[in-house]
Amino acid sequence: MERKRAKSGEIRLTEVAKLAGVSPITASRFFRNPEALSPSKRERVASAAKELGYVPNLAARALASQRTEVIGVLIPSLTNNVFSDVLRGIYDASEGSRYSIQLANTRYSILQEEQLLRLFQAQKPAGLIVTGIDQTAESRAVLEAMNCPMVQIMEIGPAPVDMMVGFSHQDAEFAAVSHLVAQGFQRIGFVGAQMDPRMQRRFGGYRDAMKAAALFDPRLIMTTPVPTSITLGGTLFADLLSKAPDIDAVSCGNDDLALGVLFECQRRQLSVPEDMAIVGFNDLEFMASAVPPLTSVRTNRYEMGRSAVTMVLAAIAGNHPPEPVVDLGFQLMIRESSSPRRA
Amino acid sequence: MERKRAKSGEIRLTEVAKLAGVSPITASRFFRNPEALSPSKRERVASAAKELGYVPNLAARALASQRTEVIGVLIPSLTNNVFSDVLRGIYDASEGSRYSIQLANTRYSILQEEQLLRLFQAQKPAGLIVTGIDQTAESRAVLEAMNCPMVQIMEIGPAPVDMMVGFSHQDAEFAAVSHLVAQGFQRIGFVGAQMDPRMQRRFGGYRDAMKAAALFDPRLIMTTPVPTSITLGGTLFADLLSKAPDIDAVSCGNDDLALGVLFECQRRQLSVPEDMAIVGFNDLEFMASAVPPLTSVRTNRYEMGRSAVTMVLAAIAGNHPPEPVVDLGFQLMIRESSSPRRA
DNA sequence: CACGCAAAAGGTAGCGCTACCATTTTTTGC
DNA sequence: GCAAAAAATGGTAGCGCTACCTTTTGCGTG
Repeated sequence: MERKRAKSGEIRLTEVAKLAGVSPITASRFFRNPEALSPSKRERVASAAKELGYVPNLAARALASQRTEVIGVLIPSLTNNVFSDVLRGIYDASEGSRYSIQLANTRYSILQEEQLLRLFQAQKPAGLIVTGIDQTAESRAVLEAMNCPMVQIMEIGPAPVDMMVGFSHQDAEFAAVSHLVAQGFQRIGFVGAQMDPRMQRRFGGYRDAMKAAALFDPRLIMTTPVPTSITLGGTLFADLLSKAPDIDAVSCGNDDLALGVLFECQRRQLSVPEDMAIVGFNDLEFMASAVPPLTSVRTNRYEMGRSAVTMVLAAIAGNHPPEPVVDLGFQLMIRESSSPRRA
Repeated sequence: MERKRAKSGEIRLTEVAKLAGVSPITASRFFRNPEALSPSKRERVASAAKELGYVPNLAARALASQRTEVIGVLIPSLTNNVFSDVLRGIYDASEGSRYSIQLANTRYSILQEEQLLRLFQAQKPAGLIVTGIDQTAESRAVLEAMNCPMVQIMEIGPAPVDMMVGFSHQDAEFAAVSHLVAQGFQRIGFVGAQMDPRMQRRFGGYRDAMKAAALFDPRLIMTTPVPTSITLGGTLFADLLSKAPDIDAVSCGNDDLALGVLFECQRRQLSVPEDMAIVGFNDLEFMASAVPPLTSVRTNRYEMGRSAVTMVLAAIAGNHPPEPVVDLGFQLMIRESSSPRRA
């Protein structure tokens, strides 16, 4: 009668403990570290919990223990296939650990990122995985204040907040364009969309490679801030052709654009690679099965997700890796679409 | 000196209240319902919170208030483009509401789904969005016990746990195959992968349409439980051709397979649609830009995500929709790949 | 100017769990 | 066989916030 607050009506740990004939704290231990109990009590608590259908209250647990078993993941897009591979690696690596993944989507917005970071901060995750190295000063301050293991993925750079795993987009694109140069192509165009920092750095690789070969010409460049798509690849390529009809190859900022370019070539009866060589970036699954197969830069996205989680888990367990920055590199996958130019 | 437990060292609401010169409960109200404060106190609390860099403790809030502001989302795959559109709709619709999305990935595993549901149950989400209508009895029991608004998406069926928004995969595939029949194709193959329940129902639509036209022949069918991919589409199509060389059209269980089939046709110098008609399912972005453009069944995935969130939010606010099952339908996008057969 | 009423603000007591000891029981070594 | 060490178990007191209720304040009215 004197109850001040309506009970939730759900089974609590105390009820389980009572049925099992142990103290609440023993029951609590059962859920966190069953080995600490004697086999008989362990058995009793297990069956009591099952009988009552006990579901632990995570909020209470988090409040009392001052921590959670959540790893926060911040990525800029769910639509982009690149991230789905990373996520697969993340989910696979977290499987079997007690940690669950909390995913948030910044939609390429730096402000959204700040906001989501603050939300994560309020949740006190055990670890954090964030995309890229271009956080705002504000975001970086939040990250540093969060005091949990953290990995920046997709890129590598000089000043990790904590850890990093990625590769150099600039070097990768440099390698792709240098390959085209080595194959004998001269008027090599660049098609780019969604000019986020990673795409910018890829463009930097293109620019450097072209300058190194004394082939750089701003008229060969066609970019847009619009989000990437296959259709857009065709459009940009068409625009590029009208600006520079003499191009003999195109380096695409990503594979979607490359496929769009291929379709546009088919529409215009341009044969690939005889009339137009194509290289992409990321080596998504369709690149190898396209006709002709398309050259691309393979990036180790799945492995990136896996490593990030592994590093976070190790750090949570107290084993911070000795080398905080891991370069996963890339592989140039040379296929028919960049076969040497017949002289 | 008598402290039993180390304080977390973080700013608490009490500190903010003290600095603002109000009681803790008033400060609490500021964060939940600022309008309830007089303008002067509102101002004072706001600046105190800012000055101290206060971050609310969500665990404590959830424990005290017995609820969270999280909508749980359970999907079977992050790799499949179909779901990324749904997710985009979900994120867009939740934007601006106070609710945040907690995403979990079942990886097409029913057991994983059960486990994740139990995790959600422990978190007491304010609402839930789950994929499909094929939950285990166990999962369904958990769903029913959760006592929060819930939408099943992607399909519609007779017995919603709470609400549903989707369309009939069987009817959609029936329409696609009937279209091929109407165009004059007779030996229409079916290529399917990842034979989950949704794919099974699509196959049912194919079977019914073929039987209705007296064209059904089990030799025209090529399916595999292997996860879907573009490459796989080519492989399955090649297998199908060796089993039934006389086919004149293929209906593909999804668009990735359809693109794989197109590439395989290009490799074999089969012209589409003259030698081989192709239809896909979902109408992903690349279908319209392929050469030739590929016919597909457009499914309203983005809208599905949006509607699901809208319905959950309405239900949380107490306005359960009068009609719990929403059929978003589909549109047959007829393109060149299924142009009428020349007699 | 007292009165009533609504709006604003505050006091108190948990929400369900676990940290931190203290205590009891069991095992081990000689 | 006994002391010492180790393992298992229990009691108490919060974690930081909000629900519930009470008290105070502001303001129009007879």
